[in-house]
Amino acid sequence: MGDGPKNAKITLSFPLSAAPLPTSLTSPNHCHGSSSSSSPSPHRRRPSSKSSDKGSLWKLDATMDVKHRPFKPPRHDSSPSSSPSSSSSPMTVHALIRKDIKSPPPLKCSKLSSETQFHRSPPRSSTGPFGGCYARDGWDDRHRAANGTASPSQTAQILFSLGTSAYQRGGDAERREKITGRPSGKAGSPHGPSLHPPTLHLPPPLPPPPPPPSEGLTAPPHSSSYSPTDSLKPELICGVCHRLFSSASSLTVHMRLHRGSRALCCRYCGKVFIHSKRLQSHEASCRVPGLPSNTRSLLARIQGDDAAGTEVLAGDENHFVKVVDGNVIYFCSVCERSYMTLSSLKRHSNVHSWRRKYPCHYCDKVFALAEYRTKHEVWHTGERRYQCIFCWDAFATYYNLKTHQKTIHGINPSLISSEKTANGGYKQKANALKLYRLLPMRSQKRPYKTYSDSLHNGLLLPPTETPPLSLPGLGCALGPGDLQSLISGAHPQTVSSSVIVHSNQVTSGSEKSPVNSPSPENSDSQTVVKGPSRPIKKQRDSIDNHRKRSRDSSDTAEEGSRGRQDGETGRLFHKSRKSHSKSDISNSKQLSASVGSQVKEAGPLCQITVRIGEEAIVKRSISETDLRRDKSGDSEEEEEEEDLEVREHESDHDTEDNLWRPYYSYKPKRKAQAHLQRVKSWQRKLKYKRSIRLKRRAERLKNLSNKETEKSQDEEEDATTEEAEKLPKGGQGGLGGSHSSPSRLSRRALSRHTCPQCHKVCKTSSALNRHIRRHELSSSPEREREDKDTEPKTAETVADILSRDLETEKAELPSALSVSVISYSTPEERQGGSSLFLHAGYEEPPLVQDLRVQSLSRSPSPNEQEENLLMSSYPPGTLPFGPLGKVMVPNGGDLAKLPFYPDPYQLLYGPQFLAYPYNLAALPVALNMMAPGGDKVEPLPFLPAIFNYAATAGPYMGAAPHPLVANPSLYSGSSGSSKNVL
DNA sequence: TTCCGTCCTGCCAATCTCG
DNA sequence: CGAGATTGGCAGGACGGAA
Repeated sequence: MGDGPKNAKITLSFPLSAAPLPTSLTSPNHCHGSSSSSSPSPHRRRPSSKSSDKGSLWKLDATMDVKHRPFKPPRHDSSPSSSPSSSSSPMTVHALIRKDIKSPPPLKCSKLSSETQFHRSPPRSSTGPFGGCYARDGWDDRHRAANGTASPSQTAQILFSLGTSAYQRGGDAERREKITGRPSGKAGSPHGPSLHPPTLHLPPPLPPPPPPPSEGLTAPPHSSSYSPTDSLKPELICGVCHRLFSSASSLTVHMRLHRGSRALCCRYCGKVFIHSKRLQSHEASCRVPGLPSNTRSLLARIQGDDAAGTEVLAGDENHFVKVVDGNVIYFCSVCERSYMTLSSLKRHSNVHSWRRKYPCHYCDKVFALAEYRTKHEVWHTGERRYQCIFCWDAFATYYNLKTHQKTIHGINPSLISSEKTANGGYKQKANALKLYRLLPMRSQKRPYKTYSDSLHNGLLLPPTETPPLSLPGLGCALGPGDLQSLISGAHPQTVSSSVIVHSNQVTSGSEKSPVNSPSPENSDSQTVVKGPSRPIKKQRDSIDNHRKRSRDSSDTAEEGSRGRQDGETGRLFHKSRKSHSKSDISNSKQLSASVGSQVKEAGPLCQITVRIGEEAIVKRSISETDLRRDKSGDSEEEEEEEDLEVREHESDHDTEDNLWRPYYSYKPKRKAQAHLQRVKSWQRKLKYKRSIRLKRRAERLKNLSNKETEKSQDEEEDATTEEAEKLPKGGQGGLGGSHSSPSRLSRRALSRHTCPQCHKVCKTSSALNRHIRRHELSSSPEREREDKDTEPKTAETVADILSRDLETEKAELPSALSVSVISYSTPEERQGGSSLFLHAGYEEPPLVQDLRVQSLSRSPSPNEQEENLLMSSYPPGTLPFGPLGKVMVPNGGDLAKLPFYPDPYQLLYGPQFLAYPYNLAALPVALNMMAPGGDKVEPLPFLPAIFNYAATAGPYMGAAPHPLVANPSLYSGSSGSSKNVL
């Protein structure tokens, strides 16, 4: 356990003298009153320094100290605040003090505090019209309000307002109270959120407790010790020795005396002293058993702020719990972030502790969160899981999908996007409609680590005993010190980066060789992971499972190194990739095998036939597995079957895998020109391979009957080729063993671009410009108004689009996309053809049991044809499958779990046209979510209100099934009036 | 300006541990 | 066996670096 981040706090305390006090500090107006304008969400949103004094030094300081992003461990390096020489903090301190004394902590001024201290807390947005609307029930109620009867716009407003007001205004005391635990009655008290000491110090590393800011300056303004200053100009008090000065300059000079002196920090609360005796006496009285030092200090500060209405519960060394009005808030003891859930906090805590490390299996990055790695690895695998339901194109990231749908299909995903919670989390909209499919992960899901696992493999060692970090790429164990140096942007003592990059990997492949000779630790860990030392599992944890887990790309560094081991000596990145790719394929085989076995049992949910003109007809079976949440239990049979398939995974890749393999595109990422040159030789090799592959494909086109077999071959080839193709980008470092990121890291900015407002340092001018723009936006008084206007505009847009499309539709009908989706809840239904389907075609009626995508407006590209051919290999037959009806139950149904293919509502009327370009407004009708005829359009029970068809509460608000559903005869088989046909 | 990788956090499901 | 803990995936926006 290293020394805490002493210097961080010290730095913040003393630099004060480095700069003259901002004149604004003395101005009573440096901050808005609590009742003044709302402030932007402190979280995520650009801190909106909307106050009139936005340009004030004091504010500048505030922003200097805290970036808009409250906590960015990995970027400490670039953060001015992390710089030991930072002089911003002191000013901040003064500002806070002054604010503390002069006025209630106005939100605007509390940016510092809100971000540093409780920024995580729910409230993140600026004060909205709903300022006190949550008072009654707290967050849950807020969410309910947002999800429940509130209209979309209301919801948006609510959401927007959720985060804005907290901490920010005295008028929002109630909300603030919930968040910060401060009693509302103290809105005007000096104990504003901004007063929290956290604003004065950086996230201390691990224990020992971070030295809080210097005694005076850093002491919580609310603390009694500070009361004497009420009548004094706070900025004229030395925070270290409490001496008073008649002028700021005098104080500045005085502070220099403290500079350089090594502050003494209380081991328990982090309080800083300049006299050792004082420290000793303080520590003697400070130590209180039961709570971790960090926690204690935090508690002291927080409780000091407003003990009333809050109850602090004991936590552990990593966190403490605070109950505010019945709402439990978890605080990280290190960085003081607040979390609504313990799991979130614990997940976050690893950023500090690096108790676990998640190395990328393809490069040498190590992540603090498994998810980071997972997302990162997608880059390596090229897996595309986000599939557009309109064109079936798959994308690697949600962002890409969204962009695609916006640009190609004219859909604004924001209309259907899920809601973000005030605390930055995600909460699915009750009526959310997914316009995409999330395909199952190609690689098998990683097994949950057992506690024992972690202990055994040495990854759970506490930071203090941080074992030499096994750096897969380095092939050697690094000591803590090395680790620090490797943590990108990490403050040497805070170790809060959430990603570690082994920059030295980038240089050359030869350096990577060590990878191949795994460190002893790696070996050990590997052994551990694979087997014997693993704790005894339940019986059901059969050897098969063990094997499976061992195979699985693991979460541990060992496993990562193992993956690289595959790549073995001197192997270049692409080889490593290839190796992985193989394992990946194996994994996919496993999965597909398992899927296949499921399909064998249950059969596909439905089949899809994609017809592109007359040139290609592709059929695809959609398994229920990726649509349903509750998969069938793991029967022994399944396990055995899976095991068998696993054993044969190297040779059986065809039949089972075919079911879903085509979902994934192995298109390589675009290569940079330079990279292309680099891999010229590689391309030459590829050329040859490609020619062969093309020949084979051509043959396949002629011989569809053999496509099953050939597809597997193609897959293999693709895998190989694509790996190579990806090499340029992923393998640029690949030659050195890393992907592009390392290369990015290796490029050091030639110059630094510092934000004049917050002193943030950006590496590029564009980044700086963007950053500054955020400042401007956030400071613009129009910002909020604009934000508020967004929702109505959106609604208008939908309406406009709808009307416009209605006009254009007639002329463009031929280009309509014909889509029919038919799903069955039961085999009987399948027989009968009951279904929900979307049919926007104009041709023959959709084939029952098929989904057809007919686009006559364009011919498929060769690649599409190829893909389609692959898909066409899917078994055409209909197979049994389980019911999904439960998902669709209007009453009590969980809309959040609504699959893309909603339940097999009966087809109440005929296929609907979905005009191209598709528009969201038309979708409900096309999806049969809307009653096509009648005087007024009514949504079917599951129609999300977001389409503006129904301003009333959605069907899932406890309403009875829609009449159309209850009594389909109402429509008497009408195919829908032209009125509603788009 | 755009693309892309990373970060973040509420929510949830799957899994594991423990009594 | 069930309750609670742990783990990790997902959503979707924020952000910054690089092209």
